[in-house]
Amino acid sequence: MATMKDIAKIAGVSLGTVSHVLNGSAGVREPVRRRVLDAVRSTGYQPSQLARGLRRVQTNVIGMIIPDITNPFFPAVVRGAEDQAFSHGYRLILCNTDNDHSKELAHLNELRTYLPAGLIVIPSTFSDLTTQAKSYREVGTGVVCIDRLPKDWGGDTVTANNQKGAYKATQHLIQLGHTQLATISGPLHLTNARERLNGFKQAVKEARLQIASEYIQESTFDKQGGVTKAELLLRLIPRPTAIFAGNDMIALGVLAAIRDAGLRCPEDVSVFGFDDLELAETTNPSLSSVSQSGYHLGSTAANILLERIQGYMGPAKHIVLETSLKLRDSVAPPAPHLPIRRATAGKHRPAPG
Amino acid sequence: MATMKDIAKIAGVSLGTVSHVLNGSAGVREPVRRRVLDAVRSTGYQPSQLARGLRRVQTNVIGMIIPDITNPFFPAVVRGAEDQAFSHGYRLILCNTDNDHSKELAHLNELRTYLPAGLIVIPSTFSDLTTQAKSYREVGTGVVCIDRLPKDWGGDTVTANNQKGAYKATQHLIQLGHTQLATISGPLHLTNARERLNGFKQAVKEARLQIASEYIQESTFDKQGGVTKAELLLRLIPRPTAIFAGNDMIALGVLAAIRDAGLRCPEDVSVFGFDDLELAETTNPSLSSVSQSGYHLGSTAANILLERIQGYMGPAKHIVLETSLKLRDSVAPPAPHLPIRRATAGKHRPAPG
DNA sequence: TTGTAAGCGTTATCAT
DNA sequence: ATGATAACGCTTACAA
Repeated sequence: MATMKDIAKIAGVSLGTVSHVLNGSAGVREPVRRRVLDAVRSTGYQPSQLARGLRRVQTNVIGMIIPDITNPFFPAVVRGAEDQAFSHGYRLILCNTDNDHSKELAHLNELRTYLPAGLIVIPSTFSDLTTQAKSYREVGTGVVCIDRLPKDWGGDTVTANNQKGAYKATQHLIQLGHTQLATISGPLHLTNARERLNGFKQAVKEARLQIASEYIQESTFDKQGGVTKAELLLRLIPRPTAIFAGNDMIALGVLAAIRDAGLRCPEDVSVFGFDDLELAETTNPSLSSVSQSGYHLGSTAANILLERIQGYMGPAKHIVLETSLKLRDSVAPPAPHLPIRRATAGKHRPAPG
Repeated sequence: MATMKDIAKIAGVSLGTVSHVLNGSAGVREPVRRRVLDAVRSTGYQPSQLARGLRRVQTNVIGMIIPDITNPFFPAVVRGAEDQAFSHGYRLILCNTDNDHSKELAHLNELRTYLPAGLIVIPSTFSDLTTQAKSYREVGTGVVCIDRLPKDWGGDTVTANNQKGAYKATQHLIQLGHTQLATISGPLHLTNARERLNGFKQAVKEARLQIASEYIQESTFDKQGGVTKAELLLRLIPRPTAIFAGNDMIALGVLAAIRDAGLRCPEDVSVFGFDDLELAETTNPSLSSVSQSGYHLGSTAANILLERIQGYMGPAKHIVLETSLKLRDSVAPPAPHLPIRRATAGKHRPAPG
């Protein structure tokens, strides 16, 4: 592989001059400039990012730490970040934490030795990111936190408007005539899960509906959790006529549980998801969902980082991306032939099965 | 950030000694060793991967080049590679090419300047990887090619047994009684698409069925392609009673087209996919598919790389992963009340719509 | 405008 | 067994 020394020799100039034309760090006379550039082209020379980074105390890599690329919501986030980073000359080192904060810590510690230009992090459960990020910022490396936030996080953030999204979805169910609502939230130690639950509660409250506590369940953000909690909800009397799921994976589980209970969606129970994953339109029935753009989440984060890299020293930015409702077949008005009474009215039809 | 110099000073030894205890590159007396290790722990020292890589002419990063992380088959591949790499001390730099060979080339050229320990590549369409990889191998960097192969590729490979998988799926359809088969393959310039088509043809031939050429369609590997080609197939007379799709995304499109044509799956048309994506079990009806493990594909590739890194100089390895059939609701025997005649027998029921 | 040389944090060679 | 030192490929004062 050709090095700068080779270029210097071929072009008949010094090392410094080559560097100057490559970085525009000093004026170089046109004929000399041309000779250098010709040598670069003829050899296919590419500067060693390693040597450059070591010297500049900053590489062109951006570290990206996420829980699990296999989770269907994250690839779009990664892609958004990569596109934005790539088009500005930065590359991505990808790390999965499996929501394990010790694995996150290990990544954080090692990543630093690559002198990355910045970090984009979807914090793991019980993340200690706040402490760690301090040592990054001390050396001027930006860290932006996305999707969900660790305790006491003071830095840049990009998140979806989870509360409003959940609020709008719940409101929609209520407007359809549902009064017997239920929800299965994600793990409540995650900020996004909490915000979504808050949105649900807000809509319920505004509509002056009474929701007994059994109708609010907490789950992991996956299908199995959705199945388990939905089975529970479907056995309640009166049975909920609409379930708002904390994300689409939970909603998938709800759909399965409804089918397994011999019920129909949306005729017996409406289901609303969150994320609007690709699979939402291929489920049976297709899933109504609160749509958020993972791609935009990632690209916005990369953008903030680029601003920081270019010297922005202002206060932390907190960007909140709006969501929209994607209405599909999994929601419908409650069955009209069943008079809905207050939850306190007790049984009004036998439990299924 | 603490450097080796700091450790040396704290432990009261020379730089070389610190390096020796850290790398075990020479015997160091226990008390000295202990002093160094203590200094490392107390400072939280981590060696600069940049400096180390520059000196060793090899970093602990593995470059991974894929078409698009957003394609639902690839995240598992990346995860498999990452897990295997990570547990051996290697990190992943992820690059998306969008199947654009010039973007692939750019990544290939720049990645080299990071002195990666190896490369895992899912080649883009019309990839020139074969040429590029040569320059990597010259400096001893392994390149393993997975999923599909570029022209004249001579290096290590990990692929699924595409032909056999497609063969088994088609055979299964035939055993159910289908004789009016059709297929929508992926782009035939991709080796995996070609192999799957070959498997389909092999099964057809063995069963001595006649398939007119209109029943074999080529598509892109996505849903829209599946819709378009399926619409075409469903208008043929006689209409195929079973469609083998080149992958699950195409199959998704086929499912949609069947529904839009007012037909039912599997009653009117059976559908078989390939890949067994997660979404295969949530479609309506759930999708039968040839299951291949993306995770295994990635981890096997990383393994080969690790062997090469550890000095294996033997001939190129060609690992072929077996597939299995995942049978779900989208396939059934052909409708019994319709006597099946030879394709050459002409119309035997009016075209739909 | 161009050249010289120090130094980034390691590893590896060679003394001691 | 340990220490001194050159070198990896580049950037950046500073000198010319």
